[in-house]
Amino acid sequence: MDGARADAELTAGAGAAGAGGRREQILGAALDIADERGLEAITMRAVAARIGLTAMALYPHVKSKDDLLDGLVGRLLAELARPDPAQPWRDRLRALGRSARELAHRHPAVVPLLFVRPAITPEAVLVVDSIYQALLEAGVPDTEVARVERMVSTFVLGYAISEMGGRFDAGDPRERRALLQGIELPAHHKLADHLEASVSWDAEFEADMDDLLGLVESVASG
Amino acid sequence: MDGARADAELTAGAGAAGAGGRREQILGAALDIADERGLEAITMRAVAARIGLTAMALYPHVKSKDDLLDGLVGRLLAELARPDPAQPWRDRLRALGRSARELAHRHPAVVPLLFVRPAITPEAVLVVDSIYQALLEAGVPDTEVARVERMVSTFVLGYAISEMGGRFDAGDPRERRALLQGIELPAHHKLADHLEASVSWDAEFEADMDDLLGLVESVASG
DNA sequence: ACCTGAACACCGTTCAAGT
DNA sequence: ACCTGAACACCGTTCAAGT
Repeated sequence: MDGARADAELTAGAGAAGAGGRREQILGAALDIADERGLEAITMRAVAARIGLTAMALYPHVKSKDDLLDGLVGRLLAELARPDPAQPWRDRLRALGRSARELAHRHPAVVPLLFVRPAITPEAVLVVDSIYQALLEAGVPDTEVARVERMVSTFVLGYAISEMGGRFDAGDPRERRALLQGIELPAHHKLADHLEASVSWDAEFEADMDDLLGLVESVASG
Repeated sequence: MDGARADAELTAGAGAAGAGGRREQILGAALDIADERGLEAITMRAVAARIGLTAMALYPHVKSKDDLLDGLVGRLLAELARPDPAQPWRDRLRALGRSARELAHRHPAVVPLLFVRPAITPEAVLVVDSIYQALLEAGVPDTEVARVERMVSTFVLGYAISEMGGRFDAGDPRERRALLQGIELPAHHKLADHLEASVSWDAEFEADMDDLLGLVESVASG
């Protein structure tokens, strides 16, 4: 029914590389709104208003709001920096991880969609392929490459989302202490000094990547 | 304003261990609805109807819909099996991981909330403390325990959500092939035989846990 | 082909009113 | 104290109508 138009938009988008096209304009407006006011500020009416249209004028270019959100994850993945094939595999994986994290910093409200919506788009598979290449070069056995790719990307994405979403934050120290009073937390008690210190998420991510690359190597060497 | 009542509910809930109380009943209804019809079927009106009330009757017991959702993640965490302290640290971490994954299987629609909403509740901190204990016993340096805990729980949670949310699924092979035609995917091509095979998520999770425990050990030994 | 306006069946939440 | 009914300001989406 609307397959013809959707296909036309898809091929046009692929050809023009993100330029022109109402659909691109719509996705851009939705991304801007989410960056400014959060995910739930993405409303058909709000998106339309931002480009001077009425909500119902979006439907020829976007099958539904769900389709719009799927288009948004496509945009995100296209923003991911593709690693330079000349670099050694270790640097490529690290660059990819950093790029994902930078993406989350630019679009904190939208990245969680990457975890919740399946991404079988060409952009997504291109990223996966470059990770496969790096893992093969590292010496990961053919039978293990897909598993290790899922492991690495799950962690990197999860870290970026957790960091930006506040899952790593301890909350206000005062009410935290009040809430936990009377609960036995032996390990917290033992580690109290270190848990009070503030954390550099930059440094922690780099340390995690070190460990993760070590894990890749250990899988590679059997 | 409503702090008095909220506090009363909290202490009552802690004392009665999940039994009785309108708030518990409301959270139970919401969880049932999400299990049966998905996260967005959780509606103030729907939750109220399930326990024979009108939507506005929920507000004395639940500050807002957001508060209801936060209460829901509390319920989830309370369902997580606490590991037996008599077991060796390795078994405890593995049991915790399996338990998180089983939780995701029971409540696939709700687990993503664990990643998106901060969990500073007593239940959450109890889980974290048991992970700290295991890591300390493994010999992870005090300065590294918190980082490694975040790494492990980020991966385990991310895996469970990805598995149940379909992020790991390749999609229909026919349309996948159609969509990817003409794109250069050298590593996919090289791995074609292994990528066609169907994956056991049970087995993959166990293999991932093996690698993760190896990582913990390597951090422990310095 | 693309867009508009009105309308439908919903939302979360507030407020006055009941008991 | 707890609940109801009506109402407000929104949603996504459909449909008939315009050009």
